[in-house]
Amino acid sequence: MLDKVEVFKALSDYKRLLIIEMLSCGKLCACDLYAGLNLTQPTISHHMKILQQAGLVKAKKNGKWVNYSLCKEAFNEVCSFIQFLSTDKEDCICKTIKKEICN
Amino acid sequence: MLDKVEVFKALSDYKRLLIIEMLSCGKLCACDLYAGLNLTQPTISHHMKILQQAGLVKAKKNGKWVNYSLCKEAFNEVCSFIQFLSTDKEDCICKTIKKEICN
DNA sequence: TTTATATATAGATACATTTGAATATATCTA
DNA sequence: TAGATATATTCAAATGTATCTATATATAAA
Repeated sequence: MLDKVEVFKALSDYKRLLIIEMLSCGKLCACDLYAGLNLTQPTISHHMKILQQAGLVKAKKNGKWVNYSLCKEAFNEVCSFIQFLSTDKEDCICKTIKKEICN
Repeated sequence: MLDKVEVFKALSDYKRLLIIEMLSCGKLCACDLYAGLNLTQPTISHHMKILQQAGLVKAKKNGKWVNYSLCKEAFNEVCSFIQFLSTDKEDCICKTIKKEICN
């Protein structure tokens, strides 16, 4: 299960959203990402680490290169979580709170 | 249209995720939120401002109180965005990049 | 083995964020 | 009007983040 706070932190940077979009139609290596991002190599490396640790991107070493690709299931999980979070539930914590306030 | 980076920043704090869950089944005023969160009043006020500015929560003043509620449409928009972002598209920027790399 | 290339790590700097204490503002009630 | 209550704002401290330069590591090519 994804750490949702970590995932949203990973998503809350414009450059990382661009990286995700760049990976949305296949694999790319880090050096390919330079083409679309105005960042140095260590900065991209740093962003890729954050995306991997959050579970949004996977890396596969291929000789000298590293191929990055999206974990599609992770994005589905984030979507489900947002819907779950924002939807009324039977056992929602807010019901406990309201009860405490009323008693 | 929501600023997605701002939205993800708003979502990338555990206390704010709790606040959203608390609001998921109706309205609450800030003072109700103290019951479930171990934070001071100014800190909650600060979090509510961030959630509002991101477009996730709306506030309606009711005399001495402020009633906060979720903007359900905003959560749907975030979900759609995540799916769009992580899905292969005809005119994806990664296609332009790959073209540039190959030429 | 030497050199070139792809990526990662360390360290530094600038800036942003979370939080709380103190204070201000707005509204209700006596 | 005076006091009480709900919320917002200001300021400061501690911590976190994005970015760069310099350097290290790993692999491929000559």
